[in-house]
Amino acid sequence: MRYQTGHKEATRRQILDRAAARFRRDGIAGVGIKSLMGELGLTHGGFYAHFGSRQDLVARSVAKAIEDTCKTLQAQVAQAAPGEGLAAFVNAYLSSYHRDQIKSGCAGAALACEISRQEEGVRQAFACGTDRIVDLLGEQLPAGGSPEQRRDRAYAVFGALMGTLQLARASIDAAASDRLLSQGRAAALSLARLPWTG
Amino acid sequence: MRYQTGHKEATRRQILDRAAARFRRDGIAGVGIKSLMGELGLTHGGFYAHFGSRQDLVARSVAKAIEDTCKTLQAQVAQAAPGEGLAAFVNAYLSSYHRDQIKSGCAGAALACEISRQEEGVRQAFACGTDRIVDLLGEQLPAGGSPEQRRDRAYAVFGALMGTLQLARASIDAAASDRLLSQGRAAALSLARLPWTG
DNA sequence: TGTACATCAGTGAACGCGCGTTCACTGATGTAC
DNA sequence: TGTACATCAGTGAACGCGCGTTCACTGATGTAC
Repeated sequence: MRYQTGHKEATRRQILDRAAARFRRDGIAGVGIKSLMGELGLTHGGFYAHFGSRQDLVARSVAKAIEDTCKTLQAQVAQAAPGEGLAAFVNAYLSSYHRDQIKSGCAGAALACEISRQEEGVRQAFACGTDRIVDLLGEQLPAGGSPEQRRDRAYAVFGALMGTLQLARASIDAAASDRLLSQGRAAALSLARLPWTG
Repeated sequence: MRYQTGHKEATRRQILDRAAARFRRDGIAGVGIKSLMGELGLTHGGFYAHFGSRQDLVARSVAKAIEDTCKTLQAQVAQAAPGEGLAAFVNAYLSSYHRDQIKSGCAGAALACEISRQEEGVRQAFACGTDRIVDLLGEQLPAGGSPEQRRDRAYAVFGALMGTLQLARASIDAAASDRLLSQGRAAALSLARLPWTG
């Protein structure tokens, strides 16, 4: 054979990785197949040997992007000292690095507005990944509260992180954007550490 | 003249209103000029008598959308009983109506992900509108704190509202989405009512 | 009063372009004999 | 060892289509004389 064993699978993975990055950076509607394949030194025709359609790629890329997000956050938390998981999560999420690296960052913050316009499969993949991220965040919350309370709290904190990161990215004023991040970190921690009621 | 005085200006306003709604519902990349003009019973060629380019329309529509958002929220707050402005803001923002009516809803929640990809003019218009919304929200916060603290707090609350609304819109599970809203309202109020420090 | 002309919001064909998708083809390698 | 053929990841021309934009034109009305 012209190509080594696993070559095609490796190409497929490259396309998926690149698409997951590009969709986050340029939006789901902003990435064409020709441009995507071109970045990998390939021509557009070969795409259909790897994916059934562009829509198929979108669904798999969103799933991949949100899975990667989850893994990255898991790694951040794992590196933290005991009891510092929450701060590690929040600081990593609302960091200037995360703000500036959209293409490798949280798929939620990069794509949330577009997800509600996507078909069932994409939304399902997104919801599934979000659930895992929120579970991870829930585990970092202070002890106490019922499972439902912890889950609700984790969703609220995640929503706050996502919204704040988007505002920081949209900002045209660098100082204001930095301030949004630092104040957002403080607010998210306060919210996460509110006493459990009931 | 074939058309009454003000006819052209009225058409222009209709295009702008429709565009502001469509961009929110379908995304900035998801609205074509032909489709937009067609909805108003016009043909695409006439568009350029009203706007210099599609990009020009985008900038003006985003500005319009965020201004409308600001006015709507102002009206919600104005209707509230004294001291209930904060609750009115939060309840209106994280309502099932707002979740379901993207096209007339907050431009931030509908477009934030796309704003960071837009050119300077669009981002400036967005930032300006967001500032006004956050000012309004800041006025509803409990008394106390420095102007900077109040502003920071208002931004954090607004980020939380925006992120939570996006999560509620992305959700495929109606009950989970409703729960996100109600828990998000409680969380936003808690965050807004945190004691002022320092 | 009627005729000729000016006005101008809107029309729709045409432009070049890029899109997603298809498909006959290429060409380097492995296998059969 | 050499020759013929199979394999298959990737190529690139071609398809129909919709995009943003331009521009000569339409046709209802107002104005001039």
